[in-house]
Amino acid sequence: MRALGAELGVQQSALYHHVASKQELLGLVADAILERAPRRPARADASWQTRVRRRCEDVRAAVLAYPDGADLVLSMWAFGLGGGAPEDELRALLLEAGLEEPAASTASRTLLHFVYGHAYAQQAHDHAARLGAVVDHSPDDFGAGLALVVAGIASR
Amino acid sequence: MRALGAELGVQQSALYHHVASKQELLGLVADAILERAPRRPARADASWQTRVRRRCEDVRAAVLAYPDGADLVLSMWAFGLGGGAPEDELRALLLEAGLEEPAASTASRTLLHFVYGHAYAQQAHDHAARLGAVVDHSPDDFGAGLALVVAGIASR
DNA sequence: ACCTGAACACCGTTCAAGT
DNA sequence: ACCTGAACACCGTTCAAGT
Repeated sequence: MRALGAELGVQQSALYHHVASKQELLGLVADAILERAPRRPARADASWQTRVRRRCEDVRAAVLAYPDGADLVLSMWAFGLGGGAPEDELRALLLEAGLEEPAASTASRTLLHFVYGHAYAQQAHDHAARLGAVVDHSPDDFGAGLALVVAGIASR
Repeated sequence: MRALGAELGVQQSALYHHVASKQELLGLVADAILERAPRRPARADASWQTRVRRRCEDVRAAVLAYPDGADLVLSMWAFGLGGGAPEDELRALLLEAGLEEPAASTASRTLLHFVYGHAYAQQAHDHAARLGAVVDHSPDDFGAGLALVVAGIASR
């Protein structure tokens, strides 16, 4: 809060006239990060698998674009303080695809557990590597893991 | 560190003679939590799907048994500072089941992203509900989500 | 309405000094 | 080897007082 106040040219206490707490501020930041997610249009003949996969890829790109983005968005989503949009969008895609409730809700949350979990691990690993300890460059298996979850949804 | 020191009857600075940092201490705690995970024996005729599912359920039970357990284990696992055992065990189960590398590694990590992500969300939700804000009791869809991921692994 | 200045009650970590 | 006592450099949040 002190650093943000300094960047804005005000005292840190001035921030509390615009936001009730640091948590609320971080919730707004999480929403802002997700709003910046690319929204690549789907071709008319694209399968629901492709639509779901692309939405997950775009959400991943959004959180990876900021330091600690996955940590921030994951925690705000879990606490219900922001970042609920991707869950709603994925559920809508799955309902369009013919899934029933509560399967669609479970599937959308399972997808996001994977997307955020994988992005969190990647950013944590990069951070640890920058500190020197670990260096082995793990291959990017996001696409493979995502395909696996999507296949699981399709098989039900 | 101050609270822990007080509980042990020493100054907080004394802890740094046994551990280099709070992070290293938390890594050891994460390992201890996972060691306490139940290890229910599998029947000889159990399918690999059943074995994998049970291991995931046991890991989940272990992290849910402590406040912030999922947060702690997830972050330590991601930073490579502890909690690597479940990944190794799940990979071993999947290799026994006939999966090849790197599919087994991807599958075991995908399972854990789901397990930790779901447990993290549950503990965060419970914590938020205790603070009053949210109250709606979401149904427990852990089993459904886990079945979905396992089905995805089986379909590859 | 919006902000300052100062304080309150905390943190993790370090380090000379003790035994 | 293990610990104390004190300090250092931080935190998020509150609040009387200003304009």
